[in-house]
Amino acid sequence: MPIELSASQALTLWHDVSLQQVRVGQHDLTLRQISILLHIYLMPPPHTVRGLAETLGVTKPVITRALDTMGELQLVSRSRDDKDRRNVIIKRTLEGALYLEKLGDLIIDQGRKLSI
Amino acid sequence: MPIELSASQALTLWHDVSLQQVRVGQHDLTLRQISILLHIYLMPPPHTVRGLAETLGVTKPVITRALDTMGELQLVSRSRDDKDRRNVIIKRTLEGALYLEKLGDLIIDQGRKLSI
DNA sequence: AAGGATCGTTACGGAAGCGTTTCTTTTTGT
DNA sequence: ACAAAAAGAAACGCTTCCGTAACGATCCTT
Repeated sequence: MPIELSASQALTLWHDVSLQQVRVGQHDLTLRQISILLHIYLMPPPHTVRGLAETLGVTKPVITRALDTMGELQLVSRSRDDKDRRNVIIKRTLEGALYLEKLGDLIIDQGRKLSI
Repeated sequence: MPIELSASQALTLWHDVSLQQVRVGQHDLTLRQISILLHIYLMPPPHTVRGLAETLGVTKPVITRALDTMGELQLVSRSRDDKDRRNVIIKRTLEGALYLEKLGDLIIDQGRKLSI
């Protein structure tokens, strides 16, 4: 069943969640980094640098750098593809799953508070 | 009436909207800038630098810089408060309203596509 | 086996963001 | 009237991101 949002509700939801994200500011990811992270966790694997670059419409170094950053934060991990050792397979981590779980809860909570 | 979202729906919504934002990438605002913009347009005025800094939990120069950037993009405008000329009042613009209207439509569209 | 294509990374110069500190203008309190 | 306080901006050094271009490593084709 689809979610029916009014314009006001849509923007209020975005506002409230963004504000909370800024206020707690635990990791301070950019919009691109969040997109990458969500894509890795929501879309079926395997995920490669090239594939992510195409999906997001950005250059490959952008993906490499984002993975560097999020790798240090333990939100994702990388390993060579044994089938084709040119490829790098991006994998999920426990830390990343927990981070997104918290984000999901935040969105749900803010959505619950919405009234017309 | 509150919006009831499942965890999967919540993250999918965030994913889809973030992805579209990155892909079109017309303005490339940071999460903080988006928060400020939404706050200005959704919360009752007046809005000051100090007030925004407190709301977001950041320092005042962060707000000043964000307003510089978004001012150049015509998304907001600033003017001195005549009542207390130390204050700067942040105002909405047509361009900013259009930008957020598009964002609202995007969220609504993606929400509509969501299924359990 | 060799040349070319593909994949991810690194290097580079530049742009933009950050927090702290300093400064100017304006208001407030005595 | 004058010192202290407050608001916002500017200056500073630092970090991080950006896109382009160049680079090794690996695969594919012949």
